[in-house]
Amino acid sequence: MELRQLKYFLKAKELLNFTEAASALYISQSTLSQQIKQLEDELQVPLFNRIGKRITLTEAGELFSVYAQQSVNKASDGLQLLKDLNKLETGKIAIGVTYALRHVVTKALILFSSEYPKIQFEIIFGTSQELIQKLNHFQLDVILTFEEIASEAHFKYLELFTSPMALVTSSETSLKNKKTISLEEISTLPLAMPAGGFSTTQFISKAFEKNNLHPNVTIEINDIPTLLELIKTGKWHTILTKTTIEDEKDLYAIPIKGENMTRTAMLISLKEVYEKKAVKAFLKMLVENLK
Amino acid sequence: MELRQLKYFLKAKELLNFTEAASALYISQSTLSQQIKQLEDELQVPLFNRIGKRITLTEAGELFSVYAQQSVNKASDGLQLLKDLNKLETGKIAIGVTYALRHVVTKALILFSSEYPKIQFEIIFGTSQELIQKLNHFQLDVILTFEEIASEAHFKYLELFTSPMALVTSSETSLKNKKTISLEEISTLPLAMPAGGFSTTQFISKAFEKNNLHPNVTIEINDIPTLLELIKTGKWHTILTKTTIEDEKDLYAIPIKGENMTRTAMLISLKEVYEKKAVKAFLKMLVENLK
DNA sequence: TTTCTAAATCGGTTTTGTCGATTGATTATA
DNA sequence: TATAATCAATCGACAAAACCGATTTAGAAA
Repeated sequence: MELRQLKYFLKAKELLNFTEAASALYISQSTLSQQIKQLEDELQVPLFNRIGKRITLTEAGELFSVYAQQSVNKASDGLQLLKDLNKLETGKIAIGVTYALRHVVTKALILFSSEYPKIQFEIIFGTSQELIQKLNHFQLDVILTFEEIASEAHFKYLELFTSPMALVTSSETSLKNKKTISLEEISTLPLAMPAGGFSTTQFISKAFEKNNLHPNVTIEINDIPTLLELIKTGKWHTILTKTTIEDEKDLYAIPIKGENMTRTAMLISLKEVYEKKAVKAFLKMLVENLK
Repeated sequence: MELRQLKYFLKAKELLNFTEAASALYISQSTLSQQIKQLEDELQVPLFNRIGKRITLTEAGELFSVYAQQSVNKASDGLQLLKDLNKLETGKIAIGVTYALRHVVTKALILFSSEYPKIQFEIIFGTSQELIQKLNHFQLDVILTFEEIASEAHFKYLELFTSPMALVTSSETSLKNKKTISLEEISTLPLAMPAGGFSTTQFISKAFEKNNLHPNVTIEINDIPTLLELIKTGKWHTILTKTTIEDEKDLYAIPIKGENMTRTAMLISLKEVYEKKAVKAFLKMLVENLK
């Protein structure tokens, strides 16, 4: 049993397809087949069921995969530890962000990179669900998003700040004199909204439902920059957290009246995984930069 | 980085001597040197300091060894899990026992083996310290001993029963009419005692000290069966937990007066290590057999 | 100094991981 | 129903690497 074989096995488990797994591992399908077989021989139990040309995990494979993953993780944690030891001269930080919190990351990123220019970054934008899935697959070190309803036991949470939900309009708006606005008033306006996958959209549509209101949504779109372009024309309005347009000069945000009309930004990471020194330093800088 | 290399590294760390480590691993010293070097190259940091012809761990090696050990453990836990899955048809149980609790293990062993004849056993007798060291090196699954003063965080403890400290004499003794006996009376008798390494001896000599008594110890010996042979001659007495001579017909135990003159037998095992199904079954049978 | 010991290094052998091509068997398609 | 496409297993050949014994290097002991 070698780490190489465990990695092969885990990739095959993930994709449930030897050909694709082999390709993802940059080895031939023949090699993967042989190595899996060799592992099974050593363990004296099949890890995959071969049903025709399809494969599924056996019970043994399912149980074993937990330990295989942990073994692989511990080894890579050890490797990471040594890299960190090297005074942040190396290392990679993978962060997932919901678009609304874009400016929080970019500000910290610029600051951090000037102090530690050798640290690599991978910034992934996506919906909360997408990011959480990636976090669970060890593809991200940390994600920055709004609070989730279901808090999971294997996650660490750190609250950052709260931001009010707001009606977002063009700067040349007739609503400019308003300090706040009600959901009722909003339901009379033409709206362009982020698509259903975005947690903010889910959040706000529940609020409308509760108050028996039917908003006038004429556009749904899954790209926020494009959405903002549309809003700037003045023909539509949208609803976002205020923090989303922090750096947008041509847009104007009017907080929405009512309780629970705020969202909490938080950092989410995995418990019981070695936290990279570079990530720790970056998050520290990020948090301090908020003040 | 492969598990093979991690195992090599850990053995070298343990012995701090490449030649001996290689021999323990049944490989040549040349191979070990090369594999360690290769690992160091990959990690881009030396794991050992080469001070002359002596080696010591570097800080990096010290830190890395924790993860290396965990990685190796997780893999072998996974392997063990699969063996267990095989309905206790295979597997090995390694138990450490202090001699005093010999009969507890032997009784359970006989019972268990008739139900699961294919399970292998390794029974190691030793002092508490020796056994605990072996437990920490993953050479034992569980140990059966009396309570330790310092309870460690990475151990699981399960209390079994208490047994009084007792003066042990030959069955043909003039003391036979006594129901209990005081430390003072004992200090007048000729004693043969287990050697200083045994926790019972440490326990009882502290009790004598507290009461300003000086026992008349004429023999110290580090083998309990031999000690018992001597006691049977009637020329000496000794002090042991009553349970030690449970199966000895030629010996007689008189409980010692005073508070805290009992000891608690317990099972100790490692937390956060996969518990073998066979071990679990054996311990269950052992505990139920006490009732 | 000489002797001894332990790690590093060198060259050669064996093992094993890998590949491409092929086979056999199942699923999808015309 | 026949045909094409797909996927895992297998085979033989090759290259990589793990391994060994012998030798070198150098610190420690006598």
